[in-house]
Amino acid sequence: MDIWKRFGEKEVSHSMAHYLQTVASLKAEKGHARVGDMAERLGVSKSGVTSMLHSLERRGLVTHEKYGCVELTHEGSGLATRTESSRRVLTMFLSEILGVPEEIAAEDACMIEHLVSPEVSIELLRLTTFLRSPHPVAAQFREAYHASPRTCADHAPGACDMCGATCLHESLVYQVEKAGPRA
Amino acid sequence: MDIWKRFGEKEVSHSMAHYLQTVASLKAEKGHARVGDMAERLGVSKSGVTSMLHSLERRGLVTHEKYGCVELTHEGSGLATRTESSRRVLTMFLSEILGVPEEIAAEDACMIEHLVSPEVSIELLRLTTFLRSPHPVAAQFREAYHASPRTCADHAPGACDMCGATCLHESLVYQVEKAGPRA
DNA sequence: GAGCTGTGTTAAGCTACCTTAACAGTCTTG
DNA sequence: CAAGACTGTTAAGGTAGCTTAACACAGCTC
Repeated sequence: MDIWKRFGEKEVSHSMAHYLQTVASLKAEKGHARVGDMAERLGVSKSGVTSMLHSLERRGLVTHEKYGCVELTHEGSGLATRTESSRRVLTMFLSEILGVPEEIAAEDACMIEHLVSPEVSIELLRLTTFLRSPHPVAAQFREAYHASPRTCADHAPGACDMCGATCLHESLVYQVEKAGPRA
Repeated sequence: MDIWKRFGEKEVSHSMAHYLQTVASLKAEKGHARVGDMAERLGVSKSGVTSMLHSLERRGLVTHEKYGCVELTHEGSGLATRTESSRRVLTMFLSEILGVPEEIAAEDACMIEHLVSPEVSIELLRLTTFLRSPHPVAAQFREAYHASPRTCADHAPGACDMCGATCLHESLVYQVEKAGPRA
């Protein structure tokens, strides 16, 4: 129990995951990752980067000598790769299968990439791969799904075993309408 | 850009979302929500609850008089409902469609419920409803998907347009294997 | 090689979220 | 209605993750 408290016990926080990914992409692009580049890319101050690097070093995810370049450890590199993979799978699923607008898909994927368990990522990848495949059932799905109803409004009472006291669809749609058009 | 920074700008944090849900469920079960009950249910100290209630009050999500019961405002109640709906949809999707073990589904849903946009929740609900429905295509899907390959290992090189430099499946599976069996 | 420029670090301070310890208010009970 | 038992609040302190300001170091340039 108290599952919700495990949020703070994740191997990396949202920030950490992004720092690691930034190191990885800078290394890939420029051959090295420096504090200033990280700060610029992350949109934080250089001192913020320095202090986060201390935390990451304490956790054994990076190595960093004063005034030197930043390197990912084996573990840090693994985490960066996994987070990156998770985000790619999520983005693909959200935009191509669910058909959510690109920008929302990208944002949601970014928010949850580090929180989704690898087990779920794997299954999400499998589902996405399958539904995008030329498999006849997948092709049929794409057609039928496109034509399927967007609400459960037409369900007879009790026909929907998913909605509880309040209709899930209505409760969610209400939120979107209230929020109005996105920036 | 700097999408990742919006994490801290969400309308509610993970903690706040759970405090709100706790108020809602205590009200539903007992007719009132008190600090002690919240502390017990959330697994935090009573002083922690008191101080969070101040934050929530400042944001206009609850009302609370000294030594009194806690009430959700209209906005707070809406947020609690939406988070709850989001979690239910996620849990259903993860366990019934993706086939992830109950416990993992519950945990992942709990971690991301407050971060998933309503747009995505709506589409997730739609997909889940469709794939669980008696619609012939949905039935075919369940069979075909069950038999579909779990890896992209058998893909010819370049056949998979999802994997980039590293195979997504391999990178994710590696993480699960490394982690070993769950507690 | 002295000084300027740019890069990086330290220091101090802020918010969020938690803790324990001590105090205050409420309620029950004899 | 007073004593004791709950219940709830305040105070002080800790970690994470940021900020700005001030300082340290590195590398040119002349």
